[in-house]
Amino acid sequence: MSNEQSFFEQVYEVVKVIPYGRITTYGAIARCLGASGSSRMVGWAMNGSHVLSPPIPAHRVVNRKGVLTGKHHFGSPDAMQQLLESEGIAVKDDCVQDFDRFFWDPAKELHL
DNA sequence: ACTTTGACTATAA
DNA sequence: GTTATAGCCAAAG
Repeated sequence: MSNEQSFFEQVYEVVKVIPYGRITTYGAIARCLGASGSSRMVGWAMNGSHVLSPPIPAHRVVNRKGVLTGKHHFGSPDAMQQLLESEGIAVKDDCVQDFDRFFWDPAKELHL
């Protein structure tokens, strides 16, 4: 079996394991994959997340400031915020409130 | 094989 | 406090 998953697939795996009501950052995911600094690649990987089956909870991934930077990539610009609020995460002005409280670090929770 | 990009992050002005 | 720029790296064109 080939475990040669591309960087994108590795990102998908991490995002898929994000627990309900939790969020993480692009840098944290990249860092968890040993590619700290490739935070942009994480976001770009999400660019193809909508073609996955099933799609990954990209709405749980925000930038380092807790800002919904990629909300425009969803079906609707408010879809991301609606999803986060639906999970109990307060979002105000495209920014996650208590971001540090909902932050989920894959490098710590994940046993890689 | 080269250029451009991109849902980031950090620092400088 | 806000805006600009640089550094970063892998995939798509």
